[in-house]
Amino acid sequence: MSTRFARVALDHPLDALYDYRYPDGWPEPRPGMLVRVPFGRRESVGLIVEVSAHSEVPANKLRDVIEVCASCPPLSEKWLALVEFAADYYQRGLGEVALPALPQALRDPPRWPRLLAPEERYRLLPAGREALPEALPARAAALRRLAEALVTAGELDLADARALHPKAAATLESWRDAGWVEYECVEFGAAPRASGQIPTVKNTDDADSADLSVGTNGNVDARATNGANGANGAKEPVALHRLSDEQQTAVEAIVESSGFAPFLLHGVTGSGKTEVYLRALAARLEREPEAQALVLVPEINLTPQFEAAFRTRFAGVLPDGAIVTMHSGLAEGERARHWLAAHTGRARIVLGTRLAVMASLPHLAMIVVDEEHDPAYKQQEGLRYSARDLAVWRAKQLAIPVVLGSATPSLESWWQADQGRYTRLTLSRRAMADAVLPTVKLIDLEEERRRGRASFEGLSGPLIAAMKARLERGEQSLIFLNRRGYAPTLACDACGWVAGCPRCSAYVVLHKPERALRCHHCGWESRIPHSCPECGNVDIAPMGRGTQRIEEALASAVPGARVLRIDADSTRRKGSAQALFSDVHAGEVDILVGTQMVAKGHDFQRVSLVGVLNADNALFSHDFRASERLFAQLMQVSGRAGRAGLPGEVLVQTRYPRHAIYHALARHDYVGFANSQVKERRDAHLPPFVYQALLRAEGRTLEAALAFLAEAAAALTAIPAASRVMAYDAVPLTIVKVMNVHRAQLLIESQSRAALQATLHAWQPALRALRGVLRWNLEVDPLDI
DNA sequence: AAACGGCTGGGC
DNA sequence: CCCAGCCGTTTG
Repeated sequence: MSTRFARVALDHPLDALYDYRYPDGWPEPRPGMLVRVPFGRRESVGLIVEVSAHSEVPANKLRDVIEVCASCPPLSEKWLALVEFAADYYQRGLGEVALPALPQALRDPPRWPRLLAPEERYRLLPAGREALPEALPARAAALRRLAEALVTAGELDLADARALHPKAAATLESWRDAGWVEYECVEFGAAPRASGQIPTVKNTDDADSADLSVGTNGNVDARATNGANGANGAKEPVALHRLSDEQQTAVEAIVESSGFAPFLLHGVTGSGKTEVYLRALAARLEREPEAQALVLVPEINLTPQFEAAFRTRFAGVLPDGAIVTMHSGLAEGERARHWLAAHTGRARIVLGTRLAVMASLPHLAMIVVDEEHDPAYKQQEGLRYSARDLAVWRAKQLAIPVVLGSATPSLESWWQADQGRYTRLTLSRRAMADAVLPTVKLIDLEEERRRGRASFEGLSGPLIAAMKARLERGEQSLIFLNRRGYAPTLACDACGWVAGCPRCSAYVVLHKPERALRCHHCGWESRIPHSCPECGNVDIAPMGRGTQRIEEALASAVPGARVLRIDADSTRRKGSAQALFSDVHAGEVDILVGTQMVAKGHDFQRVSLVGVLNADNALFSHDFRASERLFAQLMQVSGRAGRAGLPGEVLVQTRYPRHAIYHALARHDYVGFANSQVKERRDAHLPPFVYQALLRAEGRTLEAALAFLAEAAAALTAIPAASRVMAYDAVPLTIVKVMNVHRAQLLIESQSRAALQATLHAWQPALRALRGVLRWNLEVDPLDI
């Protein structure tokens, strides 16, 4: 047999494939296989993209593949086409896109033989949780690492344990003898244990009896999962309410679609979009016994809620282990197992955040993107992809339905629906019989002040009164303020000094619990000074208000209320967000204060009042997407009120009560708002009516960054396709300096996506030839400009 | 990206 | 004359 050559993509910013001799007698080489190859003086893991009988590379340069990953089925042609598209569209090397999309275990050759092997793990027992922290000598660092990992995660994979401590196996066995841990060995693909409070309904025997005939025949099917709970009678049966006509229509449209079928499911908050997803998925997954579905949610905090709903609904219908999650919060071992479950077809539903859009799903039959407008779907570093856009691309590639759901669709998707490219499905009413949309009232802060009405720490009289009324009725209030920390600045009255970050061109934020000034851009921290470092004045004062300050103010403004703050600071520790949210659900909280983290998707049953502070900031932003984002955010947070039949009320404090955004909000008029925005965008030649890309440069000085961009702009003139592309002047970013690096950007745009793409492809080599700048990157379809 | 090699210039 | 630091090249 003549030698064959593997053309391999490597995780380097090199837009080239490398040829290697593939040894005879090994498993048949195929595209999609992972290989270990020599690369220069190093070794690297790469992905076979092509197999060929010839190579253009001179024989003396060719080297052999060192090892092939034979235990894991190769990635499919379709998956390779996906990463090729993403690499091409977002202007990156193929390997740079493909390899980071894989779990770490696949990029680690020592772990290859055991990828699909049974998993051995140790689970911490209550006795161990008590005893372990005390029992270890302080100097035994490796032992302590092991114990810490075990206490944090509750369980530990033997392979992971070995990485922490060379004699992990023996140590864990001795802990097992002591009754601190238990051992279990799980076949690959067997049921993962549910974590946290996620209700699992274990019932494989009963699977046949479950009625999953959903969707097309009225509401008789509405009790689908109840039957499945039979053997486990202790579990509460899931009460499936009747679908509304609108929901029914939506489900039917999705279920009966064929081929590539993009849907924009526009449903007001609380209208039961999740129910539509569940029914459509159920119908599809039942019809095709191998079919897989991908469900994307914008942020990690929403996965437990969705996972619970999906597990409950599909209990007994899909086998255990058929639903897996995929997000950055998973431990490495878990991530690999879930990924492999999807890749081998064992997982039928993958539920995850944007990174899950890259999952290998050989039998993918339907995609759902919940809250499709959410900016979190756009990756903001590395490969700056839009998970929503890639989801639509995948659906098109595979000729399957994709459902984009939102109460406030992105203008991009709305416009697609306007043009008839997406099918619009509308849910205009709340699903629960007695739930209506909340009333929205504007509190005019100017008028409050003019009339001399009492307010306290930025909380107006009417808002405080409304919270007190909720407290008396035993209902919950939610205060939304998109600014974390205690106060956004610390300033000196006497000389005008404002505390700034030494490394960034930004003010530092006062954090009271940590007693620190902190830069939200680079993480720099310092103690809070007692006097002004410029003039010595001791009366320096926090200016403005963040969530911490409001939390503090609420304690005295609404006496007796149990106040909980949820923001990036209070949820820093892994799993703590989950714990805080369950406190809210359990009714252990009267007033919830939070940033956008509390605005998204959560189904708070007892919240009947939403207060919005400080929304005005975004009204006069220079970013043309600011009003779209603000409106979506306000609609989302308003939607937290009155979901379970309590009459909901939203109070928005503002200095501009006549602003069009607030009027649209008060009327719950997304459609009117969106249509006027679309018109504005069209008139102003903004997306979605033009396609944009952004070249960002970072330099030691702003001048260096701007000079680079100027040269880059000059290089455009040599590119033919650029005649249909318009380049703006290079400008410094709003926050010019971060971590002592100066940043500037150059926006280019075109009416033609093809012309923009062609320009970018031709531009890259020219950019690489330029120098004198630390770093640069290209972003296609940027959200923040 | 990362490692290597060739060149330059400061220090002894 | 030596070697650190910079830059450009190579990696199959």
